[in-house]
Amino acid sequence: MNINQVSKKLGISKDTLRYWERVGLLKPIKRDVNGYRDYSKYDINWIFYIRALRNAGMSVDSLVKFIHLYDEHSDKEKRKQMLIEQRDALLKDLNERRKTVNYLSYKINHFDTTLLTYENEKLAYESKEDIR
Amino acid sequence: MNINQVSKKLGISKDTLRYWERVGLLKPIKRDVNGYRDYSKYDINWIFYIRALRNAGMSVDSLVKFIHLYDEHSDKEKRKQMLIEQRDALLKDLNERRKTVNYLSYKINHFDTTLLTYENEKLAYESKEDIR
DNA sequence: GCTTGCCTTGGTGTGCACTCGAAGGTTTAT
DNA sequence: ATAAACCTTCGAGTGCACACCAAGGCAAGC
Repeated sequence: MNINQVSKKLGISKDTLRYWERVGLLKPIKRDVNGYRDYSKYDINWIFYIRALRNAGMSVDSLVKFIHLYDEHSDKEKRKQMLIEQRDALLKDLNERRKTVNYLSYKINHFDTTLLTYENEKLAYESKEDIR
Repeated sequence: MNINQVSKKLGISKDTLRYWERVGLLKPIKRDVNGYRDYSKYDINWIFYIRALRNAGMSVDSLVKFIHLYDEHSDKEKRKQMLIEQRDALLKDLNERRKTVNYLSYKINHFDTTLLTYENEKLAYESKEDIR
């Protein structure tokens, strides 16, 4: 699969695909006889994975570092542990965002009442429960 | 409250506070006799609100646009509707991120099995249910 | 009255993550 | 055989969101 097809399949620009490869998010892609990139299905899977993590807000730099560390460890359990840590970090961010959504919901529900004090805004924001 | 106090109270740099005001995220802050900014508690609340939305990933530009639209409408119901739309947009993003977390969880749970095909990766990613 | 420590504006610099342009090579169609 | 439509690399440009000066003003303490 050439770069144009991958670009369309995954919705990532060709420039970005080349950029990701250059900075080390992708291992060097195999080339065909003309020197054109020829992506394997494993490459596609990997790019899919990278895209998910980029969309979730992980920086390119920290992803590169993660990949290097991940590759250094042939220890299976260690690798699994790294995935778990990565997942938990995203989960933490998720909860931060949930706070903001709850805060907005609080504002909506109290829209007709008077202006909130700073302390109440803070409480609404920090609130653990989901508000609908 | 002066800029230094607000900066410390909310954990936002003084430069950022001035920048937000300059681009229109904040209405012009009242000045004291020396020309120094003097933030009211309403300003603080507003900044708290802006910070929450910035942390949730809304761009400065789209926030500025939102504020202008919001101000244009004296119609209360319309304003409330805008807040709801804003909340729902964040909720949508939240669900995208949840997908990524689920996807990672799936990878962790299937860590010991063979490599996933692209279709299975995609399915794992799109999965609606929470996986632990 | 001079230093210290705030604040002000205006302009420039920075880091990230692309994004684009130029120059050139290969295959396909006319 | 010439144009169109791909691809390549390399280097430079872009947009966002600040971050960092420099130059200068005000107020308090010594």
